[in-house]
Amino acid sequence: MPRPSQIDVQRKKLLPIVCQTFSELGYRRTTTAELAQRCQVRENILYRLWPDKKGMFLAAIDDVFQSRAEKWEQILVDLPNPKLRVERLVAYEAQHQGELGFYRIIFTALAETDDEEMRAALIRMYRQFHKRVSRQIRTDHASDRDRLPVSDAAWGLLGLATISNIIVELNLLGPRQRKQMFASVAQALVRDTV
Amino acid sequence: MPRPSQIDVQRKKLLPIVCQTFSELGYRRTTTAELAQRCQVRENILYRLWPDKKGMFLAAIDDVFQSRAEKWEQILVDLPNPKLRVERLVAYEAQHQGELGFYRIIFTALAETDDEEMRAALIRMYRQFHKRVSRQIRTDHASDRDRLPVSDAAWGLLGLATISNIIVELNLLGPRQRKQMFASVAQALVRDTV
DNA sequence: TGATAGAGTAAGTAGTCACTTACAATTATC
DNA sequence: GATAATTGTAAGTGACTACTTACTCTATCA
Repeated sequence: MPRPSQIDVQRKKLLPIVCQTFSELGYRRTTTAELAQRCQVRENILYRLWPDKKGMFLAAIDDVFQSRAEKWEQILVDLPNPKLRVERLVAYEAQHQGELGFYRIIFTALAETDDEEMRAALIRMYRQFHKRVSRQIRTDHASDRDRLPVSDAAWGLLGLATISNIIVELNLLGPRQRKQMFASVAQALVRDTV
Repeated sequence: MPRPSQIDVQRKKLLPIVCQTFSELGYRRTTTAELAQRCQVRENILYRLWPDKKGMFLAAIDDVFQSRAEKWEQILVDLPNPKLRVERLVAYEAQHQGELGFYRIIFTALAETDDEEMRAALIRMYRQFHKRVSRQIRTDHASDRDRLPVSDAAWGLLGLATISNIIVELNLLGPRQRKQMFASVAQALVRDTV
């Protein structure tokens, strides 16, 4: 038996480049030729790693939550005080909103929800985000009895993050205004009392 | 001078069909051939009304706010009591969220914001929505001194509407849960006191 | 009524791009 | 070192589709 397959390794190696490309160019303008060039391989190599272009895109969707969650862990690792944790994450998001361009992957996918696999990937992603955000609110505001159920507040925060990405992208508000908006809306959603 | 041009008339006549098609199929899967067929004309006729496919799509974006705003006026026309107005709109949106599929046009456009015309059309649209929502909150809660600035609350509501559309599309919550979530988050954003 | 331009028909075309195929080179196992 | 699979190279292809062209028909107004 000759040569063990390196497919998984290479998939993992190229995924960030694939992600980055889809984030920058969106789905339509990302050609398989462009992907191959950026990955410094030939096109058919990509087709050995994923069944088709859509497969590459699905892999990118699955990576969105993954990489964001890792970032969050990094931020919280040396922050034991629960009181500050949500605020810290909110501040981080307000600051770095849209920096990685991942929202573009999501918007593209959202315009293609007729496709069952797209839908499934999106559902996975949103569920993960919602669960993660809910957990954070719950553990850090454990003693408070919120008027707004934690789960609803979490959806509200996801909505806030979405519109905030849009605001950045379209320059609808200046950075300062946007951060302030983000903070005050987030507070309105998470606080039980002012 | 023979035959006055009917171009504007026809543009107006076909726009709803164009909108509907982009909403159903998204940008990629909407071919000019499909558009022509649904409009019951030949392709080149469409190209006399708009310069290219993108032009048709831009027209669709511009129509999104327009038709939504008309709907809102319709709802409010026989509702003089300010106290009920915002609540009524919120209830309407919670109920009919995503029904027209317009969100798909917006998501598609959001994935193509490198294009200056796309950006411009989106900016116009969001500005209009924000202005409209702010006005509604302000007039109907005139006497309240909100902790959350009206403008921020309006952005929050746009975010809520966005995530709510996503939730419908992906079936992330059942209808009842989603409506309840919508209501309580909206309330948290608009109320000054519980 | 006839000149003029708009409205409609039908076919075509050029370019793009996802995906394939055929083949050569490499490398881990026996 | 023979085997057999994996990895890499290079070229091609077929389908799709945005957009065009060349033409005929029709309605208006002087």
